[in-house]
Amino acid sequence: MKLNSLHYVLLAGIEQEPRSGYDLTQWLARLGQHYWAAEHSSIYPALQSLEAAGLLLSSEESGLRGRPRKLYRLSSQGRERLKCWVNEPSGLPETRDEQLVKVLCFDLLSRDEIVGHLERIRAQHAAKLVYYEGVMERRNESAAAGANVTPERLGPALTLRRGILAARSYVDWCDESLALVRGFPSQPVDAAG
Amino acid sequence: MKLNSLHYVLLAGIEQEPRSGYDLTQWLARLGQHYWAAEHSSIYPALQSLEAAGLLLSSEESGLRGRPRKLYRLSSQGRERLKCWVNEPSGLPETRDEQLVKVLCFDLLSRDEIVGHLERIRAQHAAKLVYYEGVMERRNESAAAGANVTPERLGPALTLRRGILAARSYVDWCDESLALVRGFPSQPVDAAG
DNA sequence: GACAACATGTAACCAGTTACATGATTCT
DNA sequence: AGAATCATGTAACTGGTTACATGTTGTC
Repeated sequence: MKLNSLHYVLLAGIEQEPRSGYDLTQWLARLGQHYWAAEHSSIYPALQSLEAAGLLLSSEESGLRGRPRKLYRLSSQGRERLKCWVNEPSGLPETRDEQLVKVLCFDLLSRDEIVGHLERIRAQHAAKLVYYEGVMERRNESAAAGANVTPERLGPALTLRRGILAARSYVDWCDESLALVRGFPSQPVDAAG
Repeated sequence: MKLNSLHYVLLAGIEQEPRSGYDLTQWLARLGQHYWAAEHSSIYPALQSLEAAGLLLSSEESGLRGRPRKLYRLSSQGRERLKCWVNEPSGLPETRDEQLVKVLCFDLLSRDEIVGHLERIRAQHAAKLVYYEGVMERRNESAAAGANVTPERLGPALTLRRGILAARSYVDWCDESLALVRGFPSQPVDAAG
């Protein structure tokens, strides 16, 4: 069976710990937005095909609350496939940033409108930064608390760190741009011949 | 007619200067990868529908070389639609970063394999950084050279600057991660119980 | 004459979203 | 009884890619 990127994302999530479709959905929404986004409606069918291909094993867990959940774990084949894929090189990230397309058109707006936009963009990325930093702080605390908890693994630590640096970089760009634009006169000036 | 994001990307590109489908393809590939990627096969049909909707006007230009090109410019309606869209808020960027998914699985690899990966990732982003910095330098030079060239517009300057900061941030993360991983022993250590 | 660069387009396919649909358990 | 949360799934649609297809002009 031919696997696409989403399949590998799910194998990667399950490799960290056995997870259900619901868990994977939450995990991606909370910690994966800066490298992979997916809705539950694409996740469930993908899990089914991974199980059919023998790369995942599932077990019904009658959860404490809500309806029983299907908990997936990797089969040895699944782990092999994942490991093999991880060792291949990949291309550059692909980003769809509608906000930046609008930035490209800032010359159509007034200075005040531009400032408004940049402030809103800054707030969004700053919120993400605060969130990620909170996650990292909590992880560091529980790691320091004792060796009884699973020791922090390298992969999740690096990707979280990447999320923090990415958000910080975006906030910095907003600040720099705001400083530039605020130095402009209030109304756009026509090119004085 | 209902427009999607790609339509607005194209309107934005054409607003900067009249462009053909080929121009837009090149422009996005060279300067737009960090906020919007698109193949020519999605661009040409989108241009056709924009023209049919009266948002673009086209003229046949018998180019100096190659077959004649269809040069598009904005109609007043097109400009209106674009301006209106630009002033609406957008959501956060969406990124698909297969490399980071692999980073997530670094615990499956040996230290040397991890170092190899990080060095390759670093090289890719460093190359992009050098390229963008070159573009910016050339722009600054021609801006300084004389007022005969069109004065640099805010939008393109800010998006290019964003590309530089994004690439730099990724390179920094690679360096930080490499420093961390190089501090580890050569073979992964089992948890000493 | 072959190849590279310029230039535009179509068709088949794939991956994803939005919206729809269902069901269990707990809390108020 | 109703709402919130947990949990899983399907169907219709959208937006995109890969591969196919074509034609011109200039260069080796």
